[in-house]
Amino acid sequence: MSEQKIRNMEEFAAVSGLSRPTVSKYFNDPDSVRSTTRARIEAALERYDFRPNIYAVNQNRRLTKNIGIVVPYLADPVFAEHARSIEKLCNDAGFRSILLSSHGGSDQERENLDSLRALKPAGVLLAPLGRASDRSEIERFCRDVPTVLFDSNIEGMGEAFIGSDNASFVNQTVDYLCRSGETPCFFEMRTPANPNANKRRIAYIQAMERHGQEPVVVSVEGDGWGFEEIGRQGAHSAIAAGDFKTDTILCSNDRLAIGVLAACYERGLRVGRGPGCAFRVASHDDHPFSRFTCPALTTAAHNYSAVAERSVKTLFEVIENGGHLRNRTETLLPAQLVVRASA
Amino acid sequence: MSEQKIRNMEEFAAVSGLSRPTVSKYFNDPDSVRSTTRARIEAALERYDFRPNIYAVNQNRRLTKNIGIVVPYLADPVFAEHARSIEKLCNDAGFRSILLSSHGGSDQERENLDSLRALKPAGVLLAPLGRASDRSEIERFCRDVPTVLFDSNIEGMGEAFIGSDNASFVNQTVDYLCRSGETPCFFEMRTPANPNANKRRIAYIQAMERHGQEPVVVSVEGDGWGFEEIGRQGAHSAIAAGDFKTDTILCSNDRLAIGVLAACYERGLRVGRGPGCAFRVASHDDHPFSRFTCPALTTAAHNYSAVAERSVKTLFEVIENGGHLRNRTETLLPAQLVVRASA
DNA sequence: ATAAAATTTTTACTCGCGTAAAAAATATGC
DNA sequence: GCATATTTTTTACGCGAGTAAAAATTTTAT
Repeated sequence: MSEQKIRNMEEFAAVSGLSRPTVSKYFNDPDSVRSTTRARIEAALERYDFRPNIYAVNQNRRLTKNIGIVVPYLADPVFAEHARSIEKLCNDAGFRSILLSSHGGSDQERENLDSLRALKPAGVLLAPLGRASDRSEIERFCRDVPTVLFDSNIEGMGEAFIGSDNASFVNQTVDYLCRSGETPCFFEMRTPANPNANKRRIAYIQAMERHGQEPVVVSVEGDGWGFEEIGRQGAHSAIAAGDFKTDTILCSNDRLAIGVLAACYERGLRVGRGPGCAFRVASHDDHPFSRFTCPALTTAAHNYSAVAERSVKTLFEVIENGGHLRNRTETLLPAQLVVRASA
Repeated sequence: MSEQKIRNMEEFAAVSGLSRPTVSKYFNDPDSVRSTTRARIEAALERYDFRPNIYAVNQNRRLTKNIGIVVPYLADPVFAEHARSIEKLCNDAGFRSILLSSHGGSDQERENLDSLRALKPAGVLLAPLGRASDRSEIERFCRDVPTVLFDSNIEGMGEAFIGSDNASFVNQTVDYLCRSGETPCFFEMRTPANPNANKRRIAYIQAMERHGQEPVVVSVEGDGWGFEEIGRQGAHSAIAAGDFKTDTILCSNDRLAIGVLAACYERGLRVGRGPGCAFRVASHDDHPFSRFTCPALTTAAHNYSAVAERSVKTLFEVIENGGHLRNRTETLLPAQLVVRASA
């Protein structure tokens, strides 16, 4: 890091005593040059910090070394967690990752895709909004850019889908709740943004039937991504109306459950397994904070790292395969039950 | 959106019946061309969706229309919230924003700056890690790239700093707690990652002295960004050891408080103002979930939107001013007390 | 209608790098 | 030590746009 500033690869090649094409070759693949010349370049890199102009580099490449990551709502720690794992894997593989949040709105999702298209990414990992997504826009995007969907599936779009196995989530919680106490009532939003929510409801009903029990589904109104508040208000009215036929509430996701816990607390109702508890509450996702709710939340955990690894691995396969896979695969990863104090 | 694909500006100029330089002029400033030609271009844009290749556009520009946003830990909803507000303002102003998280580590922070430097952003909004930051690296970065710091200050770095007024946060909580019950003990990490934590401790001690009260500071061990768990374990031992001399705990930040609430719950200690409560707990930040803790957390709220607005506004001034301001300013925005059930 | 002003076109060069082809230099095997 | 294989250099063009200067055109004002 000394001497005068290097302005471009030409100058850098000069100070390292090589020709520009050789240096260019090095930056595209350090192992493609003889080890002695590689050493000379790396020695020069120590003295003059030079990096190829990424705009000039990307101008010619049909595909860049960029990978786009789109999540529906980054302020939701579940997605922050997903994004973090994925980002790390991409960076380790030598890609630059570009993280975009749709902030819960389809306008923003559309803008994100638009903006990504302009970046000519090698591939995109997309967790769509779900119900609110502009399907035709996503379809158009997937035609142009190698895309792998994760977290929430949209039938037939993208080269593959990697997500959690909602049936596995729900079966584990339902089984556990049934064998350890009263049968669970299912608590959800009536019009969930995310398609996983529907899958979970269906899985709940099936699981209850398998247990020979009557399913009870409590659906509450509410729009947007303020799930905690929706859960809190919904729980207040459901409890007041006596909608929960048993003492056990299985929430569609942890954020709703956090709202339910708040409502119970506000009503002076104790939650947990012990005597003196009015309700047991369990849920799905293993939200980063569910360890710290009062009481700590029993939930079915995403295998965050497995989802990230499979998603990234699949995207790399797509990229190596020229942007397309022979047939679209759907990978569903099982959940792991985490029993805590709430149920 | 019909007809054949346009490959570059030359072709687009042809189909709109104009010359390339004129079209180029339009894209740099739509108002710089005669309104009739502007209309012709925009009509063509409807038919053939064309966008100038951003790599070619940025290759020559010394500065791009990119703005970098760096936060220390995106999985922390407080930063997710900050990032969201800032991102929106930048996008609305016609910039592309690039959001990067340092994931709590200085290596990643260094990499982020490195990666941003390569993107030649018009400006960067940086919330540094704080204690863990590589100061000399940040200094070097700020020399090269117009940078405004936010959230946590590093003496003298960047063109300006915009953050929250920690004294205002703490004065409001301390005043409120003192006038409504026993005086608060201050609960914090011994070696906080974030410099705001130190300012808050100091402000606490001064506030207590102003009230003529003996300050009690309980500092707990713990490293990293798992504040909730650090708070939980720390609270367990502090309570067991009788470190809290009064029944009121003022936490340095909400995430610690969430841990304290969990510990109290686990010990069967009721938190709140009412009779039968063992502790009152209050805190700072207004974490998006503090509304939903049990009990809901009394806290001093960041003015998220004001921080975002001032930061972005300041950065724009820096940019318009050629990357530097005459003298570095520090803007501290006051907090707003939010009284909930916990204290 | 005409001169002056504003805008657009033409032409040509630049930016920094990828990349292809042929020539030159260097390394490797026997 | 020599033929062969490998690597590097030389040369040259392309990518997609910004931009400058001069020429041509259109608009506006008088």
